[in-house]
Amino acid sequence: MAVDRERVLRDAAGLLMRKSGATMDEVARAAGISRATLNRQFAGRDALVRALEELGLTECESAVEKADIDDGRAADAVRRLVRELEPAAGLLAFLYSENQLFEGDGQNEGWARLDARMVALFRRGQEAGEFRIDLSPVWLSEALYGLLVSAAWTIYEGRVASRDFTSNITELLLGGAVRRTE
Amino acid sequence: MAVDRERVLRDAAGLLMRKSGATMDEVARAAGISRATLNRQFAGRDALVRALEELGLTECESAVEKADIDDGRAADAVRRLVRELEPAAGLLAFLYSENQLFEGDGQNEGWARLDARMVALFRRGQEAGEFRIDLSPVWLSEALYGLLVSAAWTIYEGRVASRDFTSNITELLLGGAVRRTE
DNA sequence: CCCATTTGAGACACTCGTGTCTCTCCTCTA
DNA sequence: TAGAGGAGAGACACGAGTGTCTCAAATGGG
Repeated sequence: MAVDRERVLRDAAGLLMRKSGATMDEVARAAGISRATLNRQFAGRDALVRALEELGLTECESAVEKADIDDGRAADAVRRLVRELEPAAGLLAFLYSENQLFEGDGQNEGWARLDARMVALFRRGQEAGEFRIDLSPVWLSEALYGLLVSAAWTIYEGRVASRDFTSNITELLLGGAVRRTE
Repeated sequence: MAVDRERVLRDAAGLLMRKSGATMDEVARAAGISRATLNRQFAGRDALVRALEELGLTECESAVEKADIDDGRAADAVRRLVRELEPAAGLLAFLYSENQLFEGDGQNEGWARLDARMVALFRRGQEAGEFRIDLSPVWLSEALYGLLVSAAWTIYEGRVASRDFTSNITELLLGGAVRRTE
C-alpha cells in the first residue's frame, strides 16, 4: 500500500510539536511506518523539516485565503483568520521553535509574504480607526503568532479546552484582559 | 582567573535563545572560554540546561517579588511584573522551546509555583472586577508567557524597538488591539 | 620571585543518530 | 496463480557531538 505522504507529515508534526528533538526513528514510529520508509519519502531529517515548513506555509496561506482578510471589518477578519488557523497551530508551534529556519540564506521567502499580509491586515484596521495606533502592525502580527503557539501548547497540556481556542486568542488579542467599562 | 559562572550562563542563554541546538563548543566560544572549562563548570549539556532553567526560575521569582504583584490594582501589578521580567525574557524564550523540560518526572516544580502566583494575580484582577471573567486566569498567564517570548524574539530580530518591550506586552495583554471608545 | 591553581588547546574513545543497503514478506494486479 | 512493486526489519559504516584526559601556558597569591 502506498504511504500517505501528507498523513506522515501530520503525524510527524504532532510528535515534533511536543518533542522537537525527536529521533527519525521516533518520527517514523509516530507515523506508523518504518524508518526505512520514512527515509524513502523524505531524504533525511532536513528534507522532512523543509516539507513540514512547506506544509505549514501552505496551510497558513490557505487559511488567509479562506478567511478573506481583506474584506469587512478588520476585527472580524482577524476572528475568521484565527479560526482558519486553528488546525495549523500545532505545526506552527513546531516551526516557531525551529529558529534555524529563519536565519541563513536558504530562508523561505514565503514567510515574508505571509507576514506582509498579516501586517497589512492590522494596518488596515488601524487606518479604518478600528485598532489603536500605538501598537505597531508588526508587533500585532508577531503577537498573534505567539498567542497561536501558546494556545496550541496550553490545549495540548490540557490546561484549557480546545473549543476555546479561537475565542481565547481573538478576545485577548482584540479586547485585552481589562474589563470594558463602556 | 576564576570563571564567572553566572556570566557564562548569561552568554550561553544569549546564544541558545537564537540557536537552541548550539554545540557545546559554540556555547563555550560564545562565553569566551574553552570547551574544557565549560565542562568543568557544568558537567555536560544537561547540567548546563538545568542550570539555565534554575537561573530563569530564580530571575522570574525575583521579578515576581520585586513587582509586589499582590499589591495595588492588578493591572498595575501586571505592568510592574512585565517590566521586571524583561531582562529574563531571552532566557525565557530559550526555556520555552526546551519543551523536554516540562515533561517527565524530573520536572522542576518551581515552574508550578511560579505559575500559581501568576494565575493568582489574574484571578485577583477578576475578583476585583478589573479583568473580564470570560478569559481564564490560566490562559491569561500562559498568554503572558507567549507574549514575553514573542516580544523577546521580535526585538532580537530588530522588528520592534527594545524600549517598547513592556508597553507592547502590557498594552496588548491588558487593553487589546481594538481602540477604546470610552 | 616562586609555587599553586586554573585555563586553553588538542587528542582520544565513545555514543547516538543518520543514511544506506539488503533481504524478506506482504499486497495488489494482470 | 505468478510476478511486480512497495514496505518492514535489521545490519552496517559514517559523522557529529560529547565527555575525558594530558600537558603546556598563564594567572594570581604568598
